Amino acid sequence: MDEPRKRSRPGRAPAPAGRTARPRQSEVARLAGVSQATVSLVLAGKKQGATISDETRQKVLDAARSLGYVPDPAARRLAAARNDLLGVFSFTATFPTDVQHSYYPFLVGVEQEAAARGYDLVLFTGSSTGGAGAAGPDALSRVRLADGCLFLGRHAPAGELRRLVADGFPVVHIGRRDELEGLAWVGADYVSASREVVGRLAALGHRRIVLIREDDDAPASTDREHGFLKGLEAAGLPGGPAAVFRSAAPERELTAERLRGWTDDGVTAFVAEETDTGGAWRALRTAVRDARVDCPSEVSLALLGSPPPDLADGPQVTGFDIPRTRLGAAAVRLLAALVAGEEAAEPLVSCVFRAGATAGPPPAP
Amino acid sequence: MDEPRKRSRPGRAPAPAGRTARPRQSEVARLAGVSQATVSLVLAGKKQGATISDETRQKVLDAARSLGYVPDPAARRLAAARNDLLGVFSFTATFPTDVQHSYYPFLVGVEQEAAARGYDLVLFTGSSTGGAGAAGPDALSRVRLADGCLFLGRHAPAGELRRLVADGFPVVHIGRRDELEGLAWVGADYVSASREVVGRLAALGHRRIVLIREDDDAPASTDREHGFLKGLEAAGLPGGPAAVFRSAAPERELTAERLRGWTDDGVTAFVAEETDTGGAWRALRTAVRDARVDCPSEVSLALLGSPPPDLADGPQVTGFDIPRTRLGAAAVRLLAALVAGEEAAEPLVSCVFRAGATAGPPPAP
DNA sequence: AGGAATCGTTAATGCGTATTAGTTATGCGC
DNA sequence: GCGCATAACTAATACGCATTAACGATTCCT
Repeated sequence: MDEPRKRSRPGRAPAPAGRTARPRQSEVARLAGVSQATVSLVLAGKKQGATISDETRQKVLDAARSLGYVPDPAARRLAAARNDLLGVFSFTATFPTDVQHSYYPFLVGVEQEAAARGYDLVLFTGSSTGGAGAAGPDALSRVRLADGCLFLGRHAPAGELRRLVADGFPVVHIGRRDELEGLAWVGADYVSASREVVGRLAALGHRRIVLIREDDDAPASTDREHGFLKGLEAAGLPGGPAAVFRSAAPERELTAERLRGWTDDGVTAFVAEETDTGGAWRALRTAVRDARVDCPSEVSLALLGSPPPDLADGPQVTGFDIPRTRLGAAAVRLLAALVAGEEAAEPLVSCVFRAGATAGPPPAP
Repeated sequence: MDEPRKRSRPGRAPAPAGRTARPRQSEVARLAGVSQATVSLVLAGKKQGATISDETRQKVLDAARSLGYVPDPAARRLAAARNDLLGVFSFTATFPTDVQHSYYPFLVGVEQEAAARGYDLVLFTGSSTGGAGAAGPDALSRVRLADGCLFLGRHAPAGELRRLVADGFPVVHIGRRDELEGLAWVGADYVSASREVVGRLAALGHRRIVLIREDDDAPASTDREHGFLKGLEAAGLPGGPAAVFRSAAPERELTAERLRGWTDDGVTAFVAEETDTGGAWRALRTAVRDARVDCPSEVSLALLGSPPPDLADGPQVTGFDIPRTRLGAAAVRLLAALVAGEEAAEPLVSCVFRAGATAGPPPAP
């Protein structure tokens, strides 16, 4: 005879008054007249260990239903040595006051893919405030509570990241990040996308195309230039340093005069890289307007990415879209693979060409 | 002598190659030369059981840090403790493809407040896709992994919610929801806000004001009407059924004629309730336009909420803003209190009056 | 000086479930 | 009728952590 149900282990926080204890497998077992293990086996429902008689199975199922049994996820996860949690860590707030600055598009994909794979997400509210985790050197160590973790933005401290990677903790970075040996990441395929844009322009009849880029060397910039040059080459067009202009105020500013010079010289199309400020694109638009050349009848313009929000109105810009949602999903897929101990897959996600209205055939000579 | 680390319990999924398992308290203990219990005591950090020497405490902390120890949430939870995780559950996708339909404004507040209190967030990717969780009767049971859970939207199945509440699991619903006995919730104080709007109109000199509402009885509608009537009463203005118009197409539609009837009868201001469709406000604007009365010179208009996004341009509408971000924060505060076993606090968050330009003094008689 | 009170730590136990190694029934062949 | 495989369960154990009773070592008191 065992004590009824009054289990009041001392020291245990007193259960909130009036709280009906949830039924456990052991209670289902008692009601069904079998052992707890049997209940577990039946409820696991695996077709594999089918060594349970139909009669017993039914008794257990009935008992479980009548008691309203629900498994305790904590216990389940503890016993299974996994918790079906994927972390999401962004150095800045994940939900900044301004949606524009948020990772929302990524999160859409992350949530979808995570849900599809049965994972829940842990948002580490790190960094932003020093709440309880403070900003110690082990600030990132809480992420280990998940089975693996996604990092957004390039602000994650390299040292800590390296540590996680070295420990074999599954980590995926959204955005190219290959200076960190062994870090898995997913990124947009700027090379191919840029190359395609050039290809489209060439197909329209353009023979001389110039890339306007800013004067820094982020991977995103380098990739685009690389793709641009490959595109020229593939189309049999003149490449070389003359096809690329690094604008740098004030010495090498993109002025209307300079633009005129190019068009007079036979250049019929311009391509600008996308950056977070949209600097190159802004400069290009301004120069075109000041030079009083019409787009797209006199010059064609294309942007290697999407225009900044404040320039988003007006006719659609020829260029490509970065599939952030798909990137988020790809990141989760990759992370799930790492968690499962598989090898990393293809990290590049292709961008989608956007025809737009700022490019057309070159003017007749 | 115990086996080194090769713990390969049969049946357990083999750890991914090369992956160092997360450190456990027992490993921290070994490194620090103490027992697992001591580690637990030290890491619990309770000032209460201060029966640990500073020297030992330091050894343990160092060991934990150097191993990157992080407690297993499932184990913690199982041992009837807390794990500093708050759940966020929305029946629809938390990050829908369209930001407009998302809970973003709430999440901003939720994240801020959670971070400030040292909680991380678990996003339960429920329902939306049938991924792994399917739609069983225990769909909500996963939330029990967290210390408590926030529910967004009124789609959370009442049965499951009731179950969680009955079991004493801390739950907070964002948005009024008092048909469910014992469910904690936070909501906007529509009564006070509506009352204030009426007060402002009265202060401007309006003596007859009519409320245009839709024909349903959601709490949000009832609250607004209640506040509206209280406002009239406080200002000593005529209330009663005549002051409220339930528009219901087609029998009782809000037509220009009807509007004219009111203005001819001395009504100088109209107030519409906000709904998700914005129906009442749309009808009111249309009627005013068709009746060719000018706003605000001839009639004053106010909206008990914010205009729908597609009507957001033009002059600002007199009314009030629902402080979604603050609501999110308030929800977290309440949830934290419940988790701590305290009693629920004030669930209402006040709205902010928005002066706008659609209301002014009544025309001279 | 002998016993009590105190301090610092550890051994032991439980949380609820999954898994596996038994342990009984039952049926079978010879 | 006696092993022996098979079926149907159950006992035992581990998961990682929190909690507490118990214990050895000091220090304190009278």
